[in-house]
Amino acid sequence: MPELPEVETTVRDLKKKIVGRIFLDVWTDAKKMIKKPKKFEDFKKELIGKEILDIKRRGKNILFFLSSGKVLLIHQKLTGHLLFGKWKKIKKEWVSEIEGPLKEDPMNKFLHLIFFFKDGWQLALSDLRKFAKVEILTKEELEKELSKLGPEPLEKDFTFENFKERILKKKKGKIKQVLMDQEVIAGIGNIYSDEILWKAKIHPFKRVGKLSEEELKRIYKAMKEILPKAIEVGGESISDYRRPSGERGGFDPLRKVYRREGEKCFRCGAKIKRVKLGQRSAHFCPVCQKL
DNA sequence: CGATTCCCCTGATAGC
DNA sequence: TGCTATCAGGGGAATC
Repeated sequence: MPELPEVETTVRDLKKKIVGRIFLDVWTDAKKMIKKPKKFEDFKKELIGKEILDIKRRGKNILFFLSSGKVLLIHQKLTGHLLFGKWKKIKKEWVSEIEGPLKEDPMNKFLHLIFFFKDGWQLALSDLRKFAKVEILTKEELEKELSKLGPEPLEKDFTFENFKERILKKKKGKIKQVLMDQEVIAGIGNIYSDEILWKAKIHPFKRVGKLSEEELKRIYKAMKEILPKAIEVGGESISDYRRPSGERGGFDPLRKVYRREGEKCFRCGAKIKRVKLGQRSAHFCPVCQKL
């Protein structure tokens, strides 16, 4: 599932490929994903003939800056991921003309939105669950939409003091939920919150207000280590996420707890537990991460 | 207002 | 074999 490291990987990979390209056409079979403009014809009009000037990440959002002055925003949600290549429709199915991972991975046959560029290349949104959000916004609308997001955890000026101050605003909250709260810090989801808390040896249900200064420091440090490491290896690919080339990310061998229920903790050998936390699941070591 | 629940969606998997 | 029920989950809306 694309979180900060996956979105960052996508943006970095795409930056080399699509800046300067001009939209020729757009296809979709999932109009519901396109939230703005509501009418697909209007959405198309906003893109055709426009050039991509730049691409950036903010939290888990991908932002394409267009020559019209507007911005194409894509949030991949759970199973969305952007792929760069060339596809042809053969018997109702899009088939990659590019050899390699794009062609072989059955996960990438769920293309529901394709941007066609003037030079023949394409950018496709693969999204098994069709939860992704796609919209075109003016700079003002974008500003408003992103204004609620918390700071970027990897910004150099996001110090421990900033981190502590933001986290403690939710002092009754459970630390895992607070880490995943996009208004507190932007970009962390289920996988990396589990990984950060395992590394910091903190129980996911621990109330923020009960964390000691030292424990907060461990979480901050783990966050600042795990996220860049995950970016370095191109994100995780335990389920749906792929890089724009179709390649899998390299984080899976580094994964310590997420989806390792019943397996041994790499630190102490105890069995990793999975418990429900709201609508999500939390994975942790019951021995290393005491409440 | 804050906390919780529902809902969007569909492939994989388990149970019968 | 084939049907049905359950699960995964980001985030926004609805509800308690």
